[in-house]
Amino acid sequence: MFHVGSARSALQNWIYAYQHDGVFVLRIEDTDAARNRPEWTEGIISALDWIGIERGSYEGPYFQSSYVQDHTAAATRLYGEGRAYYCDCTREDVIARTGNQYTGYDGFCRDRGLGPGEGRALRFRTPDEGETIVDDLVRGKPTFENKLIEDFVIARSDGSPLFLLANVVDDMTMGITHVIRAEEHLPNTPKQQLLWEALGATPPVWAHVPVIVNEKRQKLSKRRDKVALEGYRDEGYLAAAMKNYLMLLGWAPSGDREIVPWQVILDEYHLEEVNHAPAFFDVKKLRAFNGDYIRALAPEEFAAVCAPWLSGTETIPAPPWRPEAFDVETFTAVAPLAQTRIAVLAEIVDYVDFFFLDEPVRDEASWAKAMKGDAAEILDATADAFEALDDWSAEPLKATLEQVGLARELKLGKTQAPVRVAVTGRSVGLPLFESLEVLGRERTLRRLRAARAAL
RNA sequence: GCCCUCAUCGUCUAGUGGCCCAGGACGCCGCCCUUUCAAGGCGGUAGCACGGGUUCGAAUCCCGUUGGGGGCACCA
Repeated sequence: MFHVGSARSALQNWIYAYQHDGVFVLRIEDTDAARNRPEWTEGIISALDWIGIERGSYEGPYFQSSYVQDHTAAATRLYGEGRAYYCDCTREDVIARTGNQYTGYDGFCRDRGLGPGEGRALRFRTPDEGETIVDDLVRGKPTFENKLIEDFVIARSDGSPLFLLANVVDDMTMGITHVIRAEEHLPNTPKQQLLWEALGATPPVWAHVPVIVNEKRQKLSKRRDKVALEGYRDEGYLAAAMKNYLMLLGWAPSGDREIVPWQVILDEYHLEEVNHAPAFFDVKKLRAFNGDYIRALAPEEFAAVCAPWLSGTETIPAPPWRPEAFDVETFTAVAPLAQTRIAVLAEIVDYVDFFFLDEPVRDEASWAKAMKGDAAEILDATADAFEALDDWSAEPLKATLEQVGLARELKLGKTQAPVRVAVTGRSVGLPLFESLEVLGRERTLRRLRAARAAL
């Protein structure tokens, strides 16, 4: 699962590197063995690929877990220099000492001189005085009082290093110059910066971008929100639309425009200009963007891009028709009619299914609405008139149905309803006569009479 | 509770002291077009959180209030 927020961060990092002739580095932070699976890496790489961060255009992936010896060496060094100390307190111990709620480590073991051993974690000794100023591209200079920063754990009691330390060590050895990430990491930053300094190096440039929130203004979470990039991809959101939308969260290109070529974003996007407030991930607007992108496709492109939903893939469900029943020619003939009607590619299936299904679906609400009143007569009259038609094409079909309606003083809008439902199964769909032309006389008549018989 | 941080239409934003009785987009509502539904065209709805300053002048600067967000793991 690749979080849309991660996708945004990745894009921001990639763009920054692009604009500054830098290199985007992909590092898999897998120091917690219990919560990581090697096969997830492929998912991350293909998700990045989808949004245009293609393999080969960046460095990596590097695996943090393969640098543990460096991390532990740093931990040992910090301990040796008195910058870290061992601690055998449990969380419960701390709570018992400080009150009913855990509000950070209380420094109990600071001067106990404990050595390494069973159940002892290594904590970094934060300075008692002074302040740590984070130099941040988007937020300015957030300042933290050192005495308020707790002595945080840098290695577990089994000796394995933790994220904060591992991260700093890897950034140092890999020559990372810029760390661009979500705002949720801001409180960690003074801790990491202290580590950089303790290890005798100059911290990188930081940039903390506001998080993306849901309608309740909470950080998007895997549990309650739809955040998987793959999920959007499988619904038929175009990568270009997704990228464009993601970059528009907290930022806008010059002029009164929103939908812009990627190159414009590459040219104009500046991290420093990103809004400081969290932005709501509005799927409705994403949909609108996607519809725009779909309509902008050339007919052949549109037909091509629909393919996965017409046959199904590992992650996209197969359409309701038998695979042999699908006919590319038929599809390409009607695809342009569907192009202006769908906002996500998955919707293509319901628009064209009646061409490939032996019997059209039967949408009950549509039947209830259309198959009443004069429906039986209209169906009969239409079937007869259509059967007698010489030229089976849209215009004559339309004229014929108009005649059927005229005899009953009905407008075309009314007359077409039962015919549409009989043939397509639904009251809403592609332009009817064009569809009938492609469907053919035989199948059209059969469906008209079947519906009539079913009344 | 503590620390950090943020604040323009419902939403995403433009706006960096006068061009703004605030512009665009999504949404929503009308109308037009129309074989359904879309698309398209036209129009409308709606906002500078509040209170003090500073200034000839404030959405833009300062202070406070209120409200929102993030964090406070032997997770990352």
